[in-house]
Amino acid sequence: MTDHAPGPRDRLIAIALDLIDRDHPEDLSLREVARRAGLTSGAPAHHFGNKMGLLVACAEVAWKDLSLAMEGTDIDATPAEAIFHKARAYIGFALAKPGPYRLLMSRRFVDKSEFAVLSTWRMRAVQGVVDQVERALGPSDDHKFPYRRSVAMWSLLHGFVTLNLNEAISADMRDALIAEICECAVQVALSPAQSP
Amino acid sequence: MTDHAPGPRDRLIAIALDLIDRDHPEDLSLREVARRAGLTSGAPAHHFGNKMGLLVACAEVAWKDLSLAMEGTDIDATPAEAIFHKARAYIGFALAKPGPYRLLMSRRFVDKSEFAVLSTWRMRAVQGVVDQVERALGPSDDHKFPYRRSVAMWSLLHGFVTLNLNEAISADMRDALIAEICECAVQVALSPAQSP
DNA sequence: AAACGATTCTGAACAGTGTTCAGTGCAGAT
DNA sequence: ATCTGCACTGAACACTGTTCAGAATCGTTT
Repeated sequence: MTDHAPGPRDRLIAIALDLIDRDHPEDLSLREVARRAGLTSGAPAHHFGNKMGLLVACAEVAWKDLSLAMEGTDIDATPAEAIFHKARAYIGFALAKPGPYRLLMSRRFVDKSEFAVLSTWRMRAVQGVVDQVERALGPSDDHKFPYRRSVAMWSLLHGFVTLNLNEAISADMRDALIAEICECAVQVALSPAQSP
Repeated sequence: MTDHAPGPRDRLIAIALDLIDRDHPEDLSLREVARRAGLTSGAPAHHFGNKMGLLVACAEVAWKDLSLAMEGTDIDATPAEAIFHKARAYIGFALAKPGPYRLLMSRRFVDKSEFAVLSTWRMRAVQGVVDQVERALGPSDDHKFPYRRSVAMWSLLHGFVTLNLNEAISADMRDALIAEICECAVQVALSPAQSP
C-alpha cells in the first residue's frame, strides 16, 4: 500500500499548513480550509472532530520539522559550537516559519489532553538540547543544574524570536542581535554556577 | 473638574480589564463587555471604534502597571542587585497577570499605527532597564553593546514567562527556575563581551 | 451479483462573533 | 427655542465553529 494518494485527511492538513505558514494559527478558518479543499463546512469536523484536532495534526508535522532542523548540526564540534549551531537553527526556524512556530508554543492551539500525541518529536527536540548541555557541563553536585540551564537557554531563544515575531524590537539590527543571542545562549548553557 | 464620575468610556475599560485579568485577551468579547455594562452590542464601537481600540486603551493601563512594578526597586543597591530585582518584578508581574501581560506583548492586539499611543509608559519601562545595564557595563568601544545585552536580557525574561504561561515547562520547580533565570539575567546583562 | 457496513461528505441549522449605520433621545450652549 | 454634539439603540450583514440527520460512495463479505 503506497501513499501517493494523499487521502482527504492529509489533504486538509496540507491546506491548513499552507494557510498557517503565512498567517496566524488563530486566524485559521475551518470553513476556509474546507472551501479550498472543495468541501462543505462540516467536512473537517468529520476528520478532526474539532478545530483543535486539525491544529494538533498540523503541530505534529511542525514539531518534526523543528526537530529535524536542529538535528542537522555536525557531530565534530566543541560543545559550545554545537549549542551555538542549535541555537541558530532554532532561531532560523522560528523566524522563517512564524505560523508553525507559534502553533508549537501556544497552549491555546494544543490542549493538555492532546499534548501526549506530540510527545515523540517534541521530546526528541527538547532532549537533544538537554543532553548536549548535560554533556558540556559535565558532572555536578546539583543534578538539576543542567536542566535549569537548558530551560534558561530555551527561554532566551524563545523570548528573542517571540519579541521579533511581535515586532517588539526593531528589525534593522536583527543579524547582530541573532549573533549576540546565540553567544549568550552558549554562555547561559555552559558557564558554571556562580557562588552567591 | 474631578474624576469621581468614571464616565462610560472608563467604565468599559474597567470591565474589559477585569475580563482580561482572568482570560486571554483574544477571548474578550465586545458584546460581553457591553452586556456587563448594561449596553447593547454597538455601544463599544462608538467609544473605541474597534475591538483593537478597546484593547489599546487597556494596554495603556497595563503598561503603566508593569512600569511602576519595575520602578519600585531601591536605589541603594549594586547594579547586579538592581537588575536582579527588576527581573524578579518583571517575572512576578507577568505570572500574576497573564492576560494583561499577553496584551502588552502581542502585536495582534495593538496595531503598529496605534503603537505610538503607548510609547510613554512603554518607553519608560524599557529605558529604565537599558539605562541600568548601560550604567553597570560602563563605557565600551561598541556603543550598541549595552543595547544588545538589554535585548538579550529581555528575551530571557520574556521567554521564561511565556513558556510558563503556555505550560511548556512544568510548574513544580518554578521557584528554583525563577531564581536561576534572574541570576542568568544578571549574568547576561553584565558580563563583558567575550573575545571570539 | 447482492447485501452489508464503514467511510466520507452534504446541507441546513444554531449560537456566537465584530462591524456598520440610520435614527433616537438628551444634555448643554447659543 | 434652536442648534449641536454625545451616547446609545437596534437591526442588519458577513463571518465563525459546532452539531447532526441523512445521502452518497466504496470495499468487503456473503
